[in-house]
Amino acid sequence: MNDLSRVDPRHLDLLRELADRGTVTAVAQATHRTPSAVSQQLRTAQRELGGVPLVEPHGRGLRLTEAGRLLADGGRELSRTVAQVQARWDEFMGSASGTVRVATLPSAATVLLPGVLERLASTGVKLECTDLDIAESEYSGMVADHDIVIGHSFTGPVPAGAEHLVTAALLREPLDIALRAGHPLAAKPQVTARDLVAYEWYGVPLGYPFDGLRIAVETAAGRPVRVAQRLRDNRLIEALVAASDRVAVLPRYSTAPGAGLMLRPVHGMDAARWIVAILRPDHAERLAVRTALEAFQAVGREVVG
Amino acid sequence: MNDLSRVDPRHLDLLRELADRGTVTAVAQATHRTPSAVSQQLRTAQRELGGVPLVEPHGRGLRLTEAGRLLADGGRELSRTVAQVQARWDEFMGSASGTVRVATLPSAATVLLPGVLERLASTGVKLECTDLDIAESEYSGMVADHDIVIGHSFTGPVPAGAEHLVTAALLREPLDIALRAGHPLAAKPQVTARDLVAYEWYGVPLGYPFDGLRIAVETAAGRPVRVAQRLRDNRLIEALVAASDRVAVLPRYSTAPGAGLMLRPVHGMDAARWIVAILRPDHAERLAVRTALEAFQAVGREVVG
DNA sequence: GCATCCTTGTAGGCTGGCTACATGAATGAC
DNA sequence: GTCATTCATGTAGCCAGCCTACAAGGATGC
Repeated sequence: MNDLSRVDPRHLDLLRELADRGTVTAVAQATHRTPSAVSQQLRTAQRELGGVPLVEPHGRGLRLTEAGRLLADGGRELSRTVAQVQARWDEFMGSASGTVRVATLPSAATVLLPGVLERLASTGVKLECTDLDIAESEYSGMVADHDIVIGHSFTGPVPAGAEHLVTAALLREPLDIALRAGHPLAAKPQVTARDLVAYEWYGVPLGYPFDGLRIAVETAAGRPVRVAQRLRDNRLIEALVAASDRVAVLPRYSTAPGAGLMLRPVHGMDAARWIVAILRPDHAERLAVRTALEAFQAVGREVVG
Repeated sequence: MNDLSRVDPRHLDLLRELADRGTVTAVAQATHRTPSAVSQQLRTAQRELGGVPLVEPHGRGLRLTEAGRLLADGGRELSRTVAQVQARWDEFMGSASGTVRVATLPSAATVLLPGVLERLASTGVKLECTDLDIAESEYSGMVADHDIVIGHSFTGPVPAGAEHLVTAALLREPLDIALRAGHPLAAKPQVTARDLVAYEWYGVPLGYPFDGLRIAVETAAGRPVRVAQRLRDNRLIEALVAASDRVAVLPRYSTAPGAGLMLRPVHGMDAARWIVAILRPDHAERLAVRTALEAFQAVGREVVG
């Protein structure tokens, strides 16, 4: 019985992939095969493991059984081990070379990427960057196809939904109030909630995390503010703020200084977002990835310091 | 460059096997293939890793280069990880079942095997035992084809030549002096070096570890003893000792009590051998193997206690 | 009820990895 | 020095495993 259920690295890897991506079709795409091929692999894996069901139908797709999850977890450890060996090999070959795939929030990239690219220019590490607006819940999806995902978290340095993932805080970025140069409030080094409710705001769509500071201001001042527009793009908001007396919430470091704009902290409020890097444990082992991550962290420290 | 040298679990496993067994032919035998097939695998591994030589000719055979050793070490970790997953799977399937291959020193088996077999009778674990006279230097060779190798060590609980191996001390077995019942020295609870040099000895061939006690006795007494015969088999020595006034060194627990024979410790000397189990790390992960090892350890404690 | 999205099954093709056999190099006995 | 032995390796050819292409069937949501 024991001899009939021999665990095979290939099958562990398949189940890990399935656990990460959720559907046979997604796995097939990621591994450059047809769904049929993946389905057949799954069937042989099940057969070789003594016929215990590893997946079960669920809706249109399928999900892992407990047995399947067990093996998928094993697959995670396995790929981590292989990646460690790969890292040592790369090191031995004297090369932190290779391409690191980065997916990043545009605003975080504004702050960090220039410095990171400069630091990596002298190494063999190449970055392949994609900028995406990533919701906090989508991080675990992105890490399947990118080595480093740069996102933000408003609850703390560890974002939600990162159970199996490696996370690294890069930067704690305070949220400030943006004012045009020459704005009546610009004379004060800090603004208060009471100051702010006197002006109209440019906000973000309801439910967007930046909105938390607006709500905090309303709570502190005891009355709501008037939101003129609800917009997403920070550069657009900057332009609008610079052209009126309206105010907006903007992150401190990602907002271009000058250009007729000033930032002021809100007195007594310590609102901030954490810029974090999220990685799959196996990807995190690669030497090139570690090098890139260290560059991001170093630049993050520079920005704060 | 990095993309051209991707580490593959299959190749790591091959190199680990080669590191363990030393020759392509031995690997081929162990994996039920022809040497040609193994040689080809080796070549493709080398090609896929960027053409760096992993092996180099050495005498009639070949040996690993530094690069090869690096990857072989990685292969060890890999097989350990896979074995851990396999163990969890077995556990999940509710079975500590399977066959455990044991190679053991006959004298150690005499003491331990009866109890171990009894303990394992109620489980699904089967033992497949081989008895071999194993020199301390051959342990690492034996573990390739056996899950548990029982050997002895005279230097301490960890035998020499077990760098990559898991070891477990089962039993510290004192070395005593065997006398026939009714022997002049049998009246004393302990014998001294001075007592012993008065009698002829049955010894072991020069260089055999038991000879250490004889040498210690000679040193303590200040003069050599006369060795009548140099023999290997303990049962034979027992029979000869029982039939004369000659004495011999025999291990305390593995020597059958009664039958006209008595054992006496040598005063002031604490000679002993360690009965140890030696395992390959990956084999040590298997649930059935762990169960069997625990049985050996428990019986060892019983014998001493 | 229809369009969509998913998985699964079948038939057939391709290729990677194997065997069989031959060759060549290093070693050690005589 | 010669010869037998013991390794590794190269070549040709075979076969199983894995993949694709295509079709079909179940679940979901408008």
